[in-house]
Amino acid sequence: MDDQLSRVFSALADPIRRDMVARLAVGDATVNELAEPYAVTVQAVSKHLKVLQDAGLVTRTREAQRRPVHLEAEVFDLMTSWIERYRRQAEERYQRLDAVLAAMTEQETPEAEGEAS
Amino acid sequence: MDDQLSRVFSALADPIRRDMVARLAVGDATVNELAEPYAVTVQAVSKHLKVLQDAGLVTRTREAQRRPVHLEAEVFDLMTSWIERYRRQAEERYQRLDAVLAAMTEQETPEAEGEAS
DNA sequence: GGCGTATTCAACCGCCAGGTTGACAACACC
DNA sequence: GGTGTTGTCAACCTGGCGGTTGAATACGCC
Repeated sequence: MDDQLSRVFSALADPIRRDMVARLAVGDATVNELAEPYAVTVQAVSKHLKVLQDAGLVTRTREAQRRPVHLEAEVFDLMTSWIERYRRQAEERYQRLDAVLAAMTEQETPEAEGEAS
Repeated sequence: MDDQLSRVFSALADPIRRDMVARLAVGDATVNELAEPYAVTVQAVSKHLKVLQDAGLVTRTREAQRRPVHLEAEVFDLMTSWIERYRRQAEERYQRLDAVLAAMTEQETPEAEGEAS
């Protein structure tokens, strides 16, 4: 668990943290505000925020003794680019496979089982 | 960790599993083929595949004694839709905030600190 | 300075995830 | 039928995660 992508995915694997992100998308909030709806202690929420912060999903700005949490949207691009790459790749492969299958049924070549490259 | 979204994020949090997905995007593979590049036992890879399968990311098709693993691209949409929702929401908020700030500097109204709705 | 509030740090606990080894099932091949 | 290959199941170990409680820090307020 060292690269950022792992940290981001791991951070969003927890429902509470995902819910926090959802609420932070509406507006910044403090730790106590974020902790209020959940049946956990403030310390636990503070730990969750540390995880989100290490993943680069949120930033904190010291403002008197309050430390409002702010959502950083750029990190999402890291995930979407990873996801899109392999999804597109897989979809292209399906199209290629469909083409191969179509060619097979067309000219009836039963020995063509493994496609090259 | 009961909903599918959590399972998908959790599954992709592991670098080995992410790498497996990347390789399966190129083409289907068997357990032994997938295990070969890593310094782990085949049993561990089998467990990884179970995680990916429970997340709905891959499917298995029995074919003689081989059980090729097949990548399912649709589940990616589950993530991207979640991500896009909150990213868009956050970005819209920034634009609103920018507008508010611009209005504030324009007419110098220092008491306008919390925006409504 | 003293008090209250907001937040984090430290130590601890239970549990699950990821790894191992060993045994077993299923199937092709000779 | 015996053997080799492919894959899973079961039991076990270890580390880290999410939770707790208790104390400490930092700051505004009076």
